[in-house]
Amino acid sequence: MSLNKKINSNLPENKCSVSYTQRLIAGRWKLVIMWHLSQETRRFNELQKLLPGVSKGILTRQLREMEDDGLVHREVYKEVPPKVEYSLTKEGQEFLPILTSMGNWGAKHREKLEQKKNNK
Amino acid sequence: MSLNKKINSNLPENKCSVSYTQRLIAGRWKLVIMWHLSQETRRFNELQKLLPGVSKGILTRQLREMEDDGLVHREVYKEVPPKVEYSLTKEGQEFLPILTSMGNWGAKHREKLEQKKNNK
DNA sequence: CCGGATCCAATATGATACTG
DNA sequence: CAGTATCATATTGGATCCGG
Repeated sequence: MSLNKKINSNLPENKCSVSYTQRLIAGRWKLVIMWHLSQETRRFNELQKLLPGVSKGILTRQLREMEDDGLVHREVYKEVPPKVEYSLTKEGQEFLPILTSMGNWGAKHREKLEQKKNNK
Repeated sequence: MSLNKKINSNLPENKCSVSYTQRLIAGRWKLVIMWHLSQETRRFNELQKLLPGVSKGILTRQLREMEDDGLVHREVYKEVPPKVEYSLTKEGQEFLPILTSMGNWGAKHREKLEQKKNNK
Protein backbone atom coordinates (compact mmCIF):
# COMPACT_ATOMS: atom_id res chain seq x y z
CA MET A 1 0.00 0.00 0.00
CA SER A 2 1.21 3.46 -0.79
CA LEU A 3 1.12 4.52 2.83
CA ASN A 4 3.57 1.82 3.77
CA LYS A 5 5.79 2.63 0.86
CA LYS A 6 5.83 6.22 1.94
CA ILE A 7 6.70 5.28 5.49
CA ASN A 8 9.41 3.00 4.26
CA SER A 9 10.94 5.34 1.75
CA ASN A 10 12.16 7.99 4.17
CA LEU A 11 12.53 6.05 7.36
CA PRO A 12 15.61 7.60 9.00
CA GLU A 13 14.75 11.22 8.29
CA ASN A 14 11.27 10.72 9.56
CA LYS A 15 12.50 8.97 12.66
CA CYS A 16 14.47 12.07 13.63
CA SER A 17 11.62 14.38 12.81
CA VAL A 18 9.35 12.24 14.90
CA SER A 19 11.69 12.54 17.88
CA TYR A 20 11.95 16.26 17.29
CA THR A 21 8.17 16.61 17.31
CA GLN A 22 7.96 14.42 20.37
CA ARG A 23 10.31 16.67 22.29
CA LEU A 24 8.29 19.77 21.42
CA ILE A 25 5.07 18.36 22.79
CA ALA A 26 6.56 16.42 25.68
CA GLY A 27 5.34 18.65 28.49
CA ARG A 28 2.59 17.46 30.79
CA TRP A 29 0.17 20.24 29.75
CA LYS A 30 1.27 21.24 26.27
CA LEU A 31 -1.20 19.28 24.21
CA VAL A 32 -4.08 20.32 26.44
CA ILE A 33 -2.95 23.92 26.13
CA MET A 34 -2.90 23.61 22.35
CA TRP A 35 -6.34 22.14 22.54
CA HIS A 36 -7.73 25.06 24.49
CA LEU A 37 -6.04 27.52 22.17
CA SER A 38 -7.35 25.76 19.08
CA GLN A 39 -10.67 27.56 19.11
CA GLU A 40 -9.83 30.94 20.57
CA THR A 41 -7.23 33.16 22.12
CA ARG A 42 -6.99 32.78 25.88
CA ARG A 43 -5.70 34.88 28.73
CA PHE A 44 -3.31 33.43 31.29
CA ASN A 45 -5.95 33.23 33.96
CA GLU A 46 -8.42 31.54 31.66
CA LEU A 47 -5.92 28.85 30.85
CA GLN A 48 -5.20 28.29 34.51
CA LYS A 49 -8.91 27.76 35.18
CA LEU A 50 -9.21 25.42 32.21
CA LEU A 51 -6.34 23.28 33.46
CA PRO A 52 -7.27 22.11 36.93
CA GLY A 53 -4.23 21.11 38.90
CA VAL A 54 -1.59 23.15 37.12
CA SER A 55 0.31 25.71 39.15
CA LYS A 56 1.15 29.18 37.91
CA GLY A 57 4.83 28.45 37.75
CA ILE A 58 4.60 25.38 35.63
CA LEU A 59 1.94 26.87 33.38
CA THR A 60 4.17 29.86 32.76
CA ARG A 61 7.10 27.62 31.95
CA GLN A 62 5.23 25.41 29.53
CA LEU A 63 3.82 28.45 27.76
CA ARG A 64 7.30 29.96 27.52
CA GLU A 65 8.73 26.79 26.07
CA MET A 66 5.94 26.60 23.53
CA GLU A 67 6.55 30.21 22.65
CA ASP A 68 10.27 29.58 22.29
CA ASP A 69 9.49 26.57 20.12
CA GLY A 70 7.29 28.67 17.87
CA LEU A 71 4.03 26.91 18.69
CA VAL A 72 2.37 29.68 20.65
CA HIS A 73 2.17 33.45 20.28
CA ARG A 74 2.15 35.67 23.35
CA GLU A 75 0.55 39.10 23.07
CA VAL A 76 1.13 41.47 25.97
CA TYR A 77 -1.17 44.47 26.42
CA LYS A 78 0.49 47.22 28.37
CA GLU A 79 -2.37 47.93 30.72
CA VAL A 80 -2.95 47.96 34.42
CA PRO A 81 -3.81 45.34 35.48
CA PRO A 82 -1.77 43.44 32.92
CA LYS A 83 -3.44 41.45 30.18
CA VAL A 84 -1.69 38.72 28.22
CA GLU A 85 -3.28 36.71 25.47
CA TYR A 86 -2.03 33.41 24.12
CA SER A 87 -2.82 32.00 20.70
CA LEU A 88 -1.49 29.38 18.32
CA THR A 89 1.02 30.30 15.67
CA LYS A 90 0.58 29.00 12.13
CA GLU A 91 2.85 26.09 12.99
CA GLY A 92 0.81 25.37 16.08
CA GLN A 93 -2.40 25.42 14.10
CA GLU A 94 -0.98 23.01 11.58
CA PHE A 95 -0.41 20.57 14.40
CA LEU A 96 -4.11 20.46 15.24
CA PRO A 97 -5.01 17.66 12.82
CA ILE A 98 -2.46 15.46 14.60
CA LEU A 99 -4.01 16.41 17.92
CA THR A 100 -7.39 15.37 16.57
CA SER A 101 -5.97 12.10 15.29
CA MET A 102 -4.46 11.37 18.67
CA GLY A 103 -7.80 12.04 20.31
CA ASN A 104 -9.62 9.81 17.89
CA TRP A 105 -7.08 7.03 18.24
CA GLY A 106 -7.23 7.19 22.03
CA ALA A 107 -11.01 7.26 22.06
CA LYS A 108 -11.16 4.27 19.75
CA HIS A 109 -8.64 2.08 21.53
CA ARG A 110 -8.82 3.14 25.14
CA GLU A 111 -11.48 0.68 26.20
CA LYS A 112 -9.93 -2.23 24.38
CA LEU A 113 -6.45 -1.45 25.62
CA GLU A 114 -7.56 -1.16 29.22
CA GLN A 115 -9.32 -4.50 28.97
CA LYS A 116 -6.09 -6.12 27.83
CA LYS A 117 -4.38 -4.49 30.75
CA ASN A 118 -6.86 -5.85 33.28
CA ASN A 119 -6.69 -9.37 31.88
CA LYS A 120 -3.03 -9.62 32.76
CA MET B 1 -14.67 24.33 7.92
CA SER B 2 -15.84 20.87 8.81
CA LEU B 3 -12.56 20.04 10.51
CA ASN B 4 -13.04 22.83 12.98
CA LYS B 5 -16.62 21.88 13.58
CA LYS B 6 -15.52 18.37 14.30
CA ILE B 7 -12.84 19.50 16.71
CA ASN B 8 -15.31 21.75 18.42
CA SER B 9 -18.13 19.28 18.65
CA ASN B 10 -16.49 16.81 21.00
CA LEU B 11 -13.93 18.92 22.74
CA PRO B 12 -13.87 17.56 26.29
CA GLU B 13 -13.94 13.87 25.35
CA ASN B 14 -11.22 14.39 22.83
CA LYS B 15 -9.15 16.37 25.28
CA CYS B 16 -9.09 13.43 27.66
CA SER B 17 -8.36 10.97 24.89
CA VAL B 18 -5.52 13.16 23.78
CA SER B 19 -4.01 13.11 27.25
CA TYR B 20 -4.52 9.37 27.41
CA THR B 21 -2.72 8.91 24.12
CA GLN B 22 0.00 11.26 25.25
CA ARG B 23 0.67 9.17 28.33
CA LEU B 24 0.94 5.97 26.30
CA ILE B 25 3.64 7.34 24.03
CA ALA B 26 5.40 9.48 26.60
CA GLY B 27 8.53 7.37 27.01
CA ARG B 28 11.81 8.56 25.63
CA TRP B 29 12.13 5.69 23.15
CA LYS B 30 8.60 4.53 22.53
CA LEU B 31 7.91 6.31 19.27
CA VAL B 32 11.25 5.29 17.85
CA ILE B 33 10.56 1.71 18.89
CA MET B 34 7.19 1.83 17.13
CA TRP B 35 8.95 3.21 14.12
CA HIS B 36 11.42 0.35 13.96
CA LEU B 37 8.65 -2.19 14.47
CA SER B 38 6.50 -0.62 11.78
CA GLN B 39 8.14 -2.54 8.96
CA GLU B 40 9.14 -5.78 10.59
CA THR B 41 9.34 -7.85 13.71
CA ARG B 42 12.54 -7.27 15.67
CA ARG B 43 14.50 -9.18 18.25
CA PHE B 44 15.56 -7.53 21.48
CA ASN B 45 19.16 -7.29 20.42
CA GLU B 46 18.26 -5.77 17.07
CA LEU B 47 16.27 -3.05 18.77
CA GLN B 48 19.14 -2.29 21.09
CA LYS B 49 21.47 -1.85 18.14
CA LEU B 50 18.94 0.34 16.33
CA LEU B 51 18.62 2.62 19.34
CA PRO B 52 22.09 3.93 20.11
CA GLY B 53 22.34 5.10 23.68
CA VAL B 54 19.60 3.07 25.26
CA SER B 55 20.54 0.66 28.01
CA LYS B 56 19.13 -2.84 28.32
CA GLY B 57 17.24 -1.99 31.47
CA ILE B 58 15.39 0.98 30.10
CA LEU B 59 14.71 -0.70 26.77
CA THR B 60 13.18 -3.63 28.60
CA ARG B 61 11.05 -1.33 30.69
CA GLN B 62 9.73 0.68 27.79
CA LEU B 63 8.92 -2.49 25.87
CA ARG B 64 7.11 -3.91 28.89
CA GLU B 65 5.07 -0.75 29.28
CA MET B 66 4.15 -0.79 25.61
CA GLU B 67 3.21 -4.43 25.96
CA ASP B 68 1.09 -3.70 29.01
CA ASP B 69 -0.53 -0.84 27.13
CA GLY B 70 -1.39 -3.14 24.25
CA LEU B 71 0.81 -1.45 21.68
CA VAL B 72 3.40 -4.16 21.26
CA HIS B 73 3.29 -7.93 21.11
CA ARG B 74 6.05 -10.00 22.64
CA GLU B 75 6.69 -13.47 21.28
CA VAL B 76 9.01 -15.69 23.29
CA TYR B 77 10.60 -18.70 21.64
CA LYS B 78 11.56 -21.31 24.17
CA GLU B 79 15.01 -21.99 22.84
CA VAL B 80 18.52 -21.89 24.16
CA PRO B 81 19.76 -19.25 23.82
CA PRO B 82 16.46 -17.40 24.22
CA LYS B 83 14.90 -15.58 21.32
CA VAL B 84 12.26 -12.90 21.75
CA GLU B 85 10.55 -11.07 18.94
CA TYR B 86 8.65 -7.84 19.22
CA SER B 87 5.96 -6.63 16.85
CA LEU B 88 3.16 -4.10 16.77
CA THR B 89 -0.34 -5.07 17.77
CA LYS B 90 -3.27 -3.98 15.66
CA GLU B 91 -3.67 -0.95 17.90
CA GLY B 92 -0.01 -0.12 17.52
CA GLN B 93 -0.24 -0.40 13.77
CA GLU B 94 -3.20 1.91 13.68
CA PHE B 95 -1.08 4.53 15.39
CA LEU B 96 1.42 4.55 12.53
CA PRO B 97 -0.38 7.20 10.44
CA ILE B 98 -0.09 9.56 13.40
CA LEU B 99 3.59 8.75 13.66
CA THR B 100 3.97 9.60 10.00
CA SER B 101 2.07 12.85 10.47
CA MET B 102 4.31 13.81 13.35
CA GLY B 103 7.35 13.11 11.24
CA ASN B 104 6.01 15.14 8.35
CA TRP B 105 5.03 18.03 10.60
CA GLY B 106 8.45 18.07 12.25
CA ALA B 107 10.25 17.86 8.93
CA LYS B 108 8.19 20.72 7.54
CA HIS B 109 8.51 23.08 10.48
CA ARG B 110 11.79 22.22 12.10
CA GLU B 111 13.92 24.64 10.14
CA LYS B 112 11.48 27.49 10.48
CA LEU B 113 10.95 26.87 14.17
CA GLU B 114 14.64 26.74 14.91
CA GLN B 115 15.17 30.02 13.06
CA LYS B 116 12.58 31.66 15.28
CA LYS B 117 14.41 30.24 18.25
CA ASN B 118 17.75 31.64 17.20
CA ASN B 119 16.33 35.09 16.50
CA LYS B 120 15.37 35.48 20.16
C1' DC C 1 20.30 -13.87 24.68
C1' DC C 2 17.08 -11.64 27.32
C1' DG C 3 16.12 -9.92 30.87
C1' DG C 4 15.06 -8.63 36.49
C1' DA C 5 16.56 -5.86 40.50
C1' DT C 6 18.71 -2.13 42.49
C1' DC C 7 20.60 2.21 43.02
C1' DC C 8 21.72 6.87 41.42
C1' DA C 9 21.41 11.07 38.38
C1' DA C 10 18.67 14.04 35.74
C1' DT C 11 14.59 16.16 34.74
C1' DA C 12 9.78 17.55 35.31
C1' DT C 13 6.32 19.01 38.10
C1' DG C 14 4.12 21.16 42.16
C1' DA C 15 3.55 24.37 46.35
C1' DT C 16 4.41 28.55 48.29
C1' DA C 17 5.67 33.24 48.97
C1' DC C 18 6.68 37.51 46.82
C1' DT C 19 6.34 41.46 42.97
C1' DG C 20 5.46 45.26 39.14
C1' DC D 1 -3.31 39.98 36.43
C1' DA D 2 0.48 37.76 35.30
C1' DG D 3 4.07 36.58 36.45
C1' DT D 4 9.29 35.36 39.24
C1' DA D 5 12.02 32.79 42.65
C1' DT D 6 12.77 29.12 45.54
C1' DC D 7 12.32 24.87 47.50
C1' DA D 8 10.28 20.22 47.72
C1' DT D 9 8.57 16.11 45.39
C1' DA D 10 7.69 12.86 41.72
C1' DT D 11 8.84 10.71 37.63
C1' DT D 12 12.14 9.13 34.27
C1' DG D 13 16.30 7.48 32.44
C1' DG D 14 20.74 5.16 32.91
C1' DA D 15 24.51 2.08 34.93
C1' DT D 16 25.60 -1.96 37.06
C1' DC D 17 25.35 -6.40 38.78
C1' DC D 18 23.03 -10.85 38.90
C1' DG D 19 20.12 -14.95 36.90
C1' DG D 20 17.55 -18.50 33.79
